[in-house]
Amino acid sequence: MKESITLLRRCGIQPTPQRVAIVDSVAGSTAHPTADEVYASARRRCSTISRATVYNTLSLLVDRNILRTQILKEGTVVYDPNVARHHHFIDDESGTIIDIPWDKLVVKGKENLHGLEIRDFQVVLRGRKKK
Amino acid sequence: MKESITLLRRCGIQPTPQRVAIVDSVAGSTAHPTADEVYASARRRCSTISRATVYNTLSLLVDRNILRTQILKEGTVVYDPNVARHHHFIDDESGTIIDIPWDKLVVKGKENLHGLEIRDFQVVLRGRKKK
DNA sequence: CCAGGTGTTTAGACACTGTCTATTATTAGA
DNA sequence: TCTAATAATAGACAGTGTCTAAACACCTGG
Repeated sequence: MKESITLLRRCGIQPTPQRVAIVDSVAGSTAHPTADEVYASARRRCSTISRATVYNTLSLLVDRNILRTQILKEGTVVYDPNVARHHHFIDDESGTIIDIPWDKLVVKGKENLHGLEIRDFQVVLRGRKKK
Repeated sequence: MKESITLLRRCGIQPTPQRVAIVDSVAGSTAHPTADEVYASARRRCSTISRATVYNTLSLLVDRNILRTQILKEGTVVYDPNVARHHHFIDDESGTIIDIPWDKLVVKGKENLHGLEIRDFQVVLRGRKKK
């Protein structure tokens, strides 16, 4: 129980009830929630939490490398609890974002991009999820 | 002169002064402007143009495959006059988006992504542009 | 027990992106 | 010229994200 408290403490973040509610809403899942989705979910756990606290805490978690932001949805950032390198597949119909393990895809030719110092990259795929 | 009028007519779009101003602001460049940047630029050419017209026209141009939208910037869509398949490099410092020709990079392993029907994909790279 | 300081949360204001609507202007065609 | 369709406009609206000032919680030293 309450490993979220341990997690926060380990990162030097004071574990307040609001922050715990936020961590419980995002950590350890494979979803890619928006700030507003986190807000809604955290509110179920801690009804008085404010939007500002959600944004503040999410930024904190990104700083501490518990979460990463991804630009994959129109108009909003999504938060990704998977901070290891990986690729993304986006379902056209539902907009669902699915992680693709790093070693499933290989990108060749980067060494020929002269004049560009690559810090990071990912493959973004779009299509339909078969049932 | 005014090949933008020809372009619009060829797509069955009535070439009004406003639309011409918008096409002149985006077509044939290698930039990736946001709607607001297009608005600013089009306004210099046609001072009475409204934001709504810019959004309407950009959507029209996307429908007609003159432009494509890309989700590469936080909080806003960018419009890409390059409608051929290609990859993108984003400069960390300036946020500048640079096109990478399709055949410069090869992505291997897509055939092993069972259960996913891939319609489209691209590599998104981030880093620093060397001078 | 209290005072003061640090850190946290909160509501609400604000700016920006994008959509929509009702009105006005323009155009094409008879 | 008149009519109908098309286009453009201003402004209202909703959503995302940032910021600020005020309230609150918690700790430490006196």
